[in-house]
Amino acid sequence: MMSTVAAKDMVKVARNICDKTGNRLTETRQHVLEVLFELDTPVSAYELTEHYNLLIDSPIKTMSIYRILDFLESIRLVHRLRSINKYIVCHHSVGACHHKTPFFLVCKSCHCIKDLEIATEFVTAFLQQVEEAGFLSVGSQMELSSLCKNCQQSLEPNSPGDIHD
Amino acid sequence: MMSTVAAKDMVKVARNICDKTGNRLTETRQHVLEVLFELDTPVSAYELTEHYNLLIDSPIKTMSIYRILDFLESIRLVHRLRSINKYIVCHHSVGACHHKTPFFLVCKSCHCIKDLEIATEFVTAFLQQVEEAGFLSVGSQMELSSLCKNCQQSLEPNSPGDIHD
DNA sequence: AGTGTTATGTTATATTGTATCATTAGTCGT
DNA sequence: ACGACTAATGATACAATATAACATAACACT
Ligand SMILES: [Zn+2]
Ligand SMILES: [Zn+2]
Ligand SMILES: [Zn+2]
Ligand SMILES: [Zn+2]
Repeated sequence: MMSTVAAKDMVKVARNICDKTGNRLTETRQHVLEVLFELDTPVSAYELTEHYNLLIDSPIKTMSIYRILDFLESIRLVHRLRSINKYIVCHHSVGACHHKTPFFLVCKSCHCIKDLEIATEFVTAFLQQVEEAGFLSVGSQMELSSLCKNCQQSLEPNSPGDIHD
Repeated sequence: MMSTVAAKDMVKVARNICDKTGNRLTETRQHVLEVLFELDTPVSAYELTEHYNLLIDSPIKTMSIYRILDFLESIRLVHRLRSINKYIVCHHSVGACHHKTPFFLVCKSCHCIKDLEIATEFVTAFLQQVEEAGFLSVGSQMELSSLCKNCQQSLEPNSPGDIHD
C-alpha cells in the first residue's frame, strides 16, 4: 500500500518498540498498523478488515485482525475504545512514548473522540486513590461518554468518526 | 418473587423517581429492578434474563430485558458497565440520590467492581477540563480497567462477580 | 367506547468477539 | 543444510452481545 511519511514514522516507532521488547513486527502486523493509522478514526475490527482488504493485496479475515489488534494493544500501539467497540492507533507514541493513563472523551452521538491531555498531578492523585482502594490500574485508558461541540449544538448528529484535537 | 426489605426500599425509591419524572414503573420493570438488585453483581443482559425466568413467573425474553435496562439506565437506576458488557443497579440512589460522575474500578480478571468515592473537587476539576475541551459529559460513568487486590496476589483469578466496598 | 401513546411480545438479524485446529514462517542448536 | 521447537497466521465454526421491525397489549385521556 501507499504509505504516507507519517505512517512510515509510525512504523519506525513500532519497529523500535518490538525490537526492544523482543516482539516481531511482521508484515501483516505492519500493514494493520498502517491501515489503522491512515484511517485515523475509530473503526471496528470488521470495518478495519474491509479497509485492509481494499488496500492490501493478500486478504485477511477478522479473526486475524482481532489477534493483531490484541498484540498491538499489548505493546500499547493501539487503543481499544470499549465504550464504542472500536480501535485507534495510539498517538502518544509517535514522537516519544509518554504514556500515562489517557482520558478519551467519546462522543455518544458521532463517535468522534478527543484525547484529553489531563494534568499530571490530576492523574497522579487519581491513581493514588485507585491504589488506596486496593486496585491496580493496568495501563488502560479511561473513557467518558459525552457529546462533542457539534453534536451539542445541532440536533442532527455529525457523521461518525472524526478525531478532534 | 421474595423481596428483601432492602429491595423494597429500592423499589420505593424507583417509584418516587418515576412519579417525579412522569415515567411508569410497570410490574415488569419493577421485577427487573428487583432481580438485578438481589443479584448485586454485574450481570449481562442474557444472564439477567435467566435469573429473571428462574425467579419470576411470567417468562421474559432478552429483547425486553434490554429495553427495560435502557429505561432503567435512562432514569439512572442502573449502570451499564461498557468495559465488561454487564449491568448493575445504582447504589447511589438508595438513600438519597447524590449522583455525580461515578468512577468504577473494574477488575479485568474477575469482573468485580468497586465504586470509587472520588473527591468532589476532583470531579469538578475534571469536568471543567472536559467542558474546556468542548465536550459535555452525559451523566455516564467512568470505568478503569484494573486488577483487584485478590487478582493481583494470586495468579489464579477470583470467581467473577463480587462487588467490593 | 374511541383514540392516541407507551410498553411489551415475538421473531429475525446484525454486530462483536472466541475457540479450535491446521498450516506456515521464523529461530535455534547441531 | 537439517530437524525440532516456537510464534504467527489461515480457516472454519461458533458464542455472546445487541438491535430492527412489526404485532399486540396496556394505559391515559377525552
Ligand atoms: Zn495512547
Ligand atoms: Zn459528536
Ligand atoms: Zn450510581
Ligand atoms: Zn479481581
